[in-house]
Amino acid sequence: MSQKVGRPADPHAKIDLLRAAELVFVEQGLDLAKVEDIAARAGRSKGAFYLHFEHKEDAFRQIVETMLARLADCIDAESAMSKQGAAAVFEHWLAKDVEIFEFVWQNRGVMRLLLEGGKSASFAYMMDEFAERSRANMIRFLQWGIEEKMFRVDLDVELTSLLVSGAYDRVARQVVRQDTKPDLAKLFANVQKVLIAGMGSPSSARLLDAPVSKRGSR
Amino acid sequence: MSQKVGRPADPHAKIDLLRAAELVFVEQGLDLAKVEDIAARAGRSKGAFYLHFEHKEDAFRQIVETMLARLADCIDAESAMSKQGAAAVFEHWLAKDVEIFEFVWQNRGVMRLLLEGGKSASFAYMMDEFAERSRANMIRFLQWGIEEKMFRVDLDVELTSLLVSGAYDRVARQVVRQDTKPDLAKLFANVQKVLIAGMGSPSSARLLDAPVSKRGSR
Amino acid sequence: MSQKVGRPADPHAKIDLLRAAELVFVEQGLDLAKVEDIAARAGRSKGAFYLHFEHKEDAFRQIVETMLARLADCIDAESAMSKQGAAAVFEHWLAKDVEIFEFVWQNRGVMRLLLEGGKSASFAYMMDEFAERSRANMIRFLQWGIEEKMFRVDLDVELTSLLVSGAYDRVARQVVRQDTKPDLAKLFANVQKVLIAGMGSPSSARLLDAPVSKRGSR
Amino acid sequence: MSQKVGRPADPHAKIDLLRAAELVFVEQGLDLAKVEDIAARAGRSKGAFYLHFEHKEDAFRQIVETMLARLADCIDAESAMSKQGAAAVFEHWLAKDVEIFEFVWQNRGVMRLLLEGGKSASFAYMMDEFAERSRANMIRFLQWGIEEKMFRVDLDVELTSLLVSGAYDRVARQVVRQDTKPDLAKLFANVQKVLIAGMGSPSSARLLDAPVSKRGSR
DNA sequence: TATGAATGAGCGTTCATTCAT
DNA sequence: CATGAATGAACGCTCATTCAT
Repeated sequence: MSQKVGRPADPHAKIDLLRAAELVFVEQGLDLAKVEDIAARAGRSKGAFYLHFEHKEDAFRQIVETMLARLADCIDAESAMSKQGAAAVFEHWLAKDVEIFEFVWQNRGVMRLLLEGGKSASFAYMMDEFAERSRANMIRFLQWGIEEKMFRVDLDVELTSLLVSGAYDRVARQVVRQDTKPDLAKLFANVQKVLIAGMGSPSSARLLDAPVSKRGSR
Repeated sequence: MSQKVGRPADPHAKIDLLRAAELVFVEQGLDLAKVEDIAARAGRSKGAFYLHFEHKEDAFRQIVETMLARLADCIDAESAMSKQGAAAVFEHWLAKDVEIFEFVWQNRGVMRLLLEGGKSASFAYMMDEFAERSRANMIRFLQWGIEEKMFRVDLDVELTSLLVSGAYDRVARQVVRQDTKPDLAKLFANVQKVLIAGMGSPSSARLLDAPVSKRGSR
Repeated sequence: MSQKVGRPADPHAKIDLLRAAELVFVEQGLDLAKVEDIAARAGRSKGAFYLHFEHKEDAFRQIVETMLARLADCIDAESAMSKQGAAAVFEHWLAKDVEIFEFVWQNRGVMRLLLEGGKSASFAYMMDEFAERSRANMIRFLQWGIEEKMFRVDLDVELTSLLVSGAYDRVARQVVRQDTKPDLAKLFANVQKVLIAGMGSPSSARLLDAPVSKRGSR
Repeated sequence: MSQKVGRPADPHAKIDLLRAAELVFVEQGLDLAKVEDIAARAGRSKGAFYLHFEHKEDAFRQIVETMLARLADCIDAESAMSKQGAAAVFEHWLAKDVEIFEFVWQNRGVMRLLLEGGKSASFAYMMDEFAERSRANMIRFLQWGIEEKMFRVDLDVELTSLLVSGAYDRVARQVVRQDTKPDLAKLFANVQKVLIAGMGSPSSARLLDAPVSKRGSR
C-alpha cells in the first residue's frame, strides 16, 4: 500500500515560493525580478524554484491567472440584472462593487502589478483580456439598464462603458496604493451617485441638450 | 562666462539621438531598448550617446519630462475658469480637451509607453506626478464650477476628480492605440455629456437622494 | 565475513541501470546523458543510481571496461601462433577476425561511442590502452610470423603493426555505423588478402627494393 | 579622407583569441571548454571573444574549417596521376605524404582534436566530410594505378582505400602525439613499402590465391 | 568632439549530487 | 536499501558603460 515515496515534498514549498514571487514581482516587475531573490525570500534554493515552475514567467503567469480568475468569478457571479426595481439593482450593484474591491484590497500587491502594466511588456495581454471582459459585462448591464428605464435612453453605451471602467480603474489604482483599507461601502455609494447623477447641476444638464452651435448664443 | 564656445559640436546630435531614442523606447520599452540601436538609428556612435546623456534612463527621462511638460503647459494654460457662463465654459473645456488629446495623439508613442507602465519599472513616478498635477487642476475647476452653480452643490470633489481623471485616462489609453485619428471633437462632446448628465434617468437620479435605508420600498 | 547478507536488494537493479546507461550514453554521449534519464529508463530512481555508482563517469567506465575486457579476452584467447603452417594460421586469423568483429557488431553502440571519441573528453585513455594492448599482440604475432617465414623478413614490425591496427580500426568504424550486419567472413578474407599481398603489382613491389636514389631511371 | 575611427581594433585580438581557443579546445574539447578560459588565456575579456565570434561553436568551426581547408588544398594539389612511370609516381606520392604530414605536424593541436573525434558530437560531420573526400581521392588514385599496372589488377579498390586511409589515420594519430617531430621521409618510405608489398612473404602471398576451402589441405 | 573596441558584471537555467524520510 | 525533493555550482551570453585614439 504505502509506496516508497522518498523525501516527501515540503507542502509549503510552492506556496512559499508563490508568496515570495508575488512580493518580488510587485517590487521589481517581471523583468527585473531575480529568481535568486525569489528563492531566497522563500527561504528555498534556486533549484526549488525550478522544481515548481518552468521558468520565471511561469510563476508570474500562475500568480496573475489565479488572481484574475478569482476576480472574474467575483465579477460575473449573479448579475444585478435579475433584480426588480432600480433601488434593488443599485443596491445590488453597490454590494457587488464593495465585494469586488474587497477582493482587490486583499490582493492589492498583484492588482497593483497588473494595474500598473505588469511593468512588463509580455503580460499586458492578460490585463487586456480581463478589461475587455469587464467592459463587455458593463455594456450588457448598461443596455439592460436603458431598457429598464434606469439609465438615460440617449446614453452612449460604448463611450459610457469606457469612461466608467476607466473611472473604476482609477479608483482601483487608488485603493491598491492605500496603506489602510478605505471605507468601501461609503466610497462606492458615492461613486454610484456621481456616475448616475453626473457632475452637472440641473441647468447645466439641460444646456447640453442644445446643439453645440447654439450654446454660445447667450 | 565660458569664453570658449567654439563650434559646439554637431548641434543636431542630441536631437537626432532623442528622436531615435523615442522610437526605440516606444518599440522596445525602456529595458529592452539597446543603446546601440538608438545610436545606430540616429546615425551616431554609441560614444555620442554618452556624450549627451548620463545613461539610458537619462535619455528616457528627458524624453518623458519634455513631453509631460508640454502636455502640462497645454493643460494649465488659460483656464476655463476665466469664462463667463456655463455654455462658454463647456465650450472652452471641450476645446481644451480636443487640444490636449490632439497632443496626445501626436505623441501617442511615448504616451502609450507611459500609460501602459513604461514597460519598465521605476518610471511610474513621472506619470504619477503628472496625474497628481492634473487632478489638482481638476479639483480647482470642480470647486470653481460648484461655486458658479455649474456643477451640483453636493458633488464630492475628491471622488469626482478621481473618477473623471480615470475616465480621461482610459480614453487616452484607447486613443493612443488607435491606428487612425479619431474624431476628437465628437468624442469629447459626448464625454462631456456623459460626465455632466450622468448615466441615470431622472427618476434614478432622484432615487439616489433618498438615504440608503429608505430605498428599498419593500 | 559480512554476517548480514539478507536480501541484497534487488539484484537486477544494477544490471537494469547499466543497460539503461548504455542506451543513454550511446544516444547522448557521456556529457549530454542525464542521470535522470538513465534512472527513468531503468525504471529506477535517481537515488538507486548513486547506490550503485559513484558518479556518472563511474557507470560509463564500468560499461566500457566490461566491454573492452570481453573484447580483449576475445582477442587474446588461443593465439594463432600455436598453429602449424601458414594456411592454418591464416585460417585461424580470419576466424578470429570474424569472431572479434562479430562482437564489435553486437556491441556497436558502445564501440561507436569509443571509436568516435566518446563524444566526451577524458575517456580516450581507455581506448588508448586497449589499442596499445592490441598492438602489442599484433607485434608479437608479426615477429612470430616473420620467424615462421610467413611474413617478409624485412618487415618493419613497429610500423606494420601501426598500419594494420589503423586499418582494422577504420574497418571497425565502418562496421559500427552500418545498419545491417555486413558479411564478415567475406570482408575479412579480403582484408587478409590486401594486407598480405599489398597493393603493388609484382613489378612495383620489385621496384621498391631498389634504393630511392636509383629508382628514377632518368 | 581619414575617417574618425575610434579606438582602433587591436589587430592581434582575433588571432590571440583563436590561438587561445585552439589550446583550450584541444585540452578540454568543445563542450568542456569555457569561453572564460579562452578569453583569459588570450589575455582578453569575455566580451572581446563575442566581438569576434558569434558563440563558442563559431570559434571552433573557424579553427577547424580553416585547418581542413588548408589540408585539403595540400592533399588535392597536383596529383601523382600526372607522372610517368611507377618510380616517378611513388616518388611523388612519398613527397606528398611528407608534405601533408609536415602540415599535420605543424597543426598537431587541432589535428589531434579532430582525429580524436572533436571530443564533441556536433562536429564529427566536418571530419567525416574530409575523410570522405580523401578517400574519394584515394579511390581515383587506386583505379588509375591499376590501369597503369602499378597496382594489382585484382585489388579491391573500395576495401583497400578504406584500409589505407585507416592506416594513414593511425599514423596521423601517432604523429600528432609525438613530442618531437619524426623523420617523415623515412617513415613514409617505409609506409609505402609495406602498403605496396604487403606483409606476406612470397609464399604466403601465393597461398592466398587458392580458394579458402583448399588452403588447409597441406 | 567623436568613435567603436573593449570590458565585465549580471542572470536564467541545468543537472550532478546529497539527504531526509 | 529506496526514493525523489532539495541543493547550488557552473556557464553561456548580453549589453551598459568606459576609454584609447
